[in-house]
Amino acid sequence: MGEMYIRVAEDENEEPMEIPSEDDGTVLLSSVAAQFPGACGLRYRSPVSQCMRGVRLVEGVLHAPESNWGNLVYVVNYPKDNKRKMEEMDAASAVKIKRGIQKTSDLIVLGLPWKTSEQDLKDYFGTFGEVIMVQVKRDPKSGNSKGFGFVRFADYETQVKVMSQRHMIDGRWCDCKLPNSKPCPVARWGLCALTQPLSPSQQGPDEPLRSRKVFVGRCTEDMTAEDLREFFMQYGEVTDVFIPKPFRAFAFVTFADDQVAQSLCGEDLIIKGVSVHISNAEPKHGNSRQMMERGRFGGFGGHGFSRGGMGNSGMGGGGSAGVNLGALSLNPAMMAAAQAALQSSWGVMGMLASQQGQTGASGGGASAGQGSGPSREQGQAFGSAAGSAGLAWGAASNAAGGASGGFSSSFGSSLDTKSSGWGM
DNA sequence: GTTGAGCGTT
Repeated sequence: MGEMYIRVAEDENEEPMEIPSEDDGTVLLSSVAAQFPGACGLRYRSPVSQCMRGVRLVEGVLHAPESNWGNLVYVVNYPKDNKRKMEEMDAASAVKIKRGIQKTSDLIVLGLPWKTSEQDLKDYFGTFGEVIMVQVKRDPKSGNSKGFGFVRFADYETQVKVMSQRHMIDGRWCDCKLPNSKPCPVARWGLCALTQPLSPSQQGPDEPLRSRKVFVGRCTEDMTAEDLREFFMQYGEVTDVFIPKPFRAFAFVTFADDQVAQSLCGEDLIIKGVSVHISNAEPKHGNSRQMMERGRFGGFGGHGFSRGGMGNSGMGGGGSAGVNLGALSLNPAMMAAAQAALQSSWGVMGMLASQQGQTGASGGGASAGQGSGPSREQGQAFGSAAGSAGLAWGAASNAAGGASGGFSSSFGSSLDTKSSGWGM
């Protein structure tokens, strides 16, 4: 039985495509997948039973029913009942959805005793839930602890719980908070919804927003290019890994697909046990306009804003990215986000709760509300923050550039109120 | 070798 073609379609009444068979009359699944990415099998309607029947698949080889493909039209199977093409659920949306629901962040642990080790941290926080990363920040020269560190949990519920109380670690009270480098949940929430419609189109000639290259911050010296390549492969094809020499604690990873790169921006990923931060790779020789924007808003990973300023990874990466989007077309939806926040009696915590609600019935909402002291204050502070954010966003839609400053300052200050009432 | 509010070796 020589080479022939079988007719394959995405749907019974769509126009079929001819897929070549092998010499032995079988058809390789890979041949099907070459035309229908994501395909995992074939089915067909049996002329006798009128039912759909699966095509036998053994180790990537599709076998003809009754050893004869006949003139039937075979229909592509996709994983999980996905009748749609897999690519419609592109990597970018997948990560963004993931961001919306689970998404734990690194927490900064303040007030650690000098003697506390990473093992101590792991032991202590392990009593709350699964710990996936701990760090104690030390002076590289002396090796002495700087008295703070970071921790990351597997589950968001654990994170909420840990943030809601103080911690007695090795004889000192410690606080766990969202680091300043983290976006405030409001902006994150809004922008999450906002960036989505924009992402597929808007491909300017050399638009920095759509770079295929990401900046990987907080790398450690033991991360090799191979390590990075292997790690990032899970998100998409990696076309380049660049690690500056001598060691500078960052790297660049380039993907074949810009959407993959963009989808990772703002993420904190754990590689070899350390939390690295992904952001937009700035162009090597920034032009003057970008320099201006960076000057005004500060490096977004920087500490110019107390909390949740424009240093917002939810904006898809670098400060300039946020500014551009904000000035152009994000504002109406920003308003919507702010209004949504205002309508909820729980303010932002309400929004958080509803996000969490998708993962489990008793998700973040319940645990966030129950905490006695700090979490209540947090809820209130967030509520007021949403208020000022709404105003500032309104202003931002009228005046493009400068208003963003107003946004972050009013926003930041209302949150500062929270942190000052919190610590003690 | 000290210290005690902060913010992660772009």
